[in-house]
Amino acid sequence: MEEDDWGLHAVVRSYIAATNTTTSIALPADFSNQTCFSSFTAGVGEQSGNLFSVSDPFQARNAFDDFHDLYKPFSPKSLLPSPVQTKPISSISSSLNLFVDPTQLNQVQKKQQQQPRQFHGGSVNRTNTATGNSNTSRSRKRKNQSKEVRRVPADALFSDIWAWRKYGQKPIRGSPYPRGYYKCSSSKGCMARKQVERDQSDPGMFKVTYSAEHNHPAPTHRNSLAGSTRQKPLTTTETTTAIADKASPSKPTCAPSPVLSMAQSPNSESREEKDFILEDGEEVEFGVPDSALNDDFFAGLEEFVAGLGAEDCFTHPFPSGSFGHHWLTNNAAAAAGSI
DNA sequence: CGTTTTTGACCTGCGC
DNA sequence: GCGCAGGTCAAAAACG
Repeated sequence: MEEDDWGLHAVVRSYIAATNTTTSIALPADFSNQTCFSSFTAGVGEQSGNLFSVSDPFQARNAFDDFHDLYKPFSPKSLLPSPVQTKPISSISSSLNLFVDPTQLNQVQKKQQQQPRQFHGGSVNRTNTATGNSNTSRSRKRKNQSKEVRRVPADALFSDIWAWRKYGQKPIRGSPYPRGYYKCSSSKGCMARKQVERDQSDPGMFKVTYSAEHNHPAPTHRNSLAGSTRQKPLTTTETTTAIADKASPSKPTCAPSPVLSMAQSPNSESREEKDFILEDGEEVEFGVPDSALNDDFFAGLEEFVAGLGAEDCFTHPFPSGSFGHHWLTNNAAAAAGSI
């Protein structure tokens, strides 16, 4: 079956390529608060440290230090705009505030500048009934659609604060890698979508295209964990699943994301949305509670990292209950599913 | 039971 | 108008 061959091998190829090319990925200097930490762990979960090249146990610590330095500035007390942010970002994309490719961005912007955001899709009939969208006609696709394209490292794919549900995957002409389609699953009426596609030129990077905005605050917890760690028998889809599993910290190899723990911690119930303002005045929702960013948080984090020791620290399971690894699991699996 | 992923089918936009 | 490619739907299966 061509499709199977295409999809399966594309997945395999892409994954292999990623593991071979991302071994030296370092924490990007502009990691956002939501992304950097889980990338710290998600990448670990995916490759047992490969993404961070933790051949030297100290690098784990260094990675943490980097993270700490990078993360702190996003604390509400000292929030600074991401230095690499090349354009005002919307609340959708702020959760993945990194590695903006100006070229790609410009291309998209040129194409869709000043155009109203619209949605589009397959069947109008199905859409109107299935989504309950009162907008009688789903908007056209590829036309007048506002998008924002970002390039993110593989590990950052797993660190989105939003809950995404994969609703499709398509082979893309000219690209050896399939493109995954994701919807925001935090709110039923939310039209936010993102597409994840491995970058041809740099398989270690992914192109994430955001469209539409979330019409709700950042989630404080996931609605459900069911299905988030889906595992299938070794069939034609096994590779995809296996990749997802590799990326999934729910398997006993990885540490979950503290960022996610923020969302699921008891305190998260009372957390408040934070609208941060960039230098240009653009408001950015970070959706991270103050409490999650204080020194205690980092102290606990340091303890965690230190406790992992010189052994392959990332193979140690996380103390259950400390972090919301399920969420990361889901995001990792979801993201990897499109890899 | 509620949620997710997978995947084939369907629909639409776009280029010719 | 036609064909292609992209984007979405929704049923089925899996998971906690």
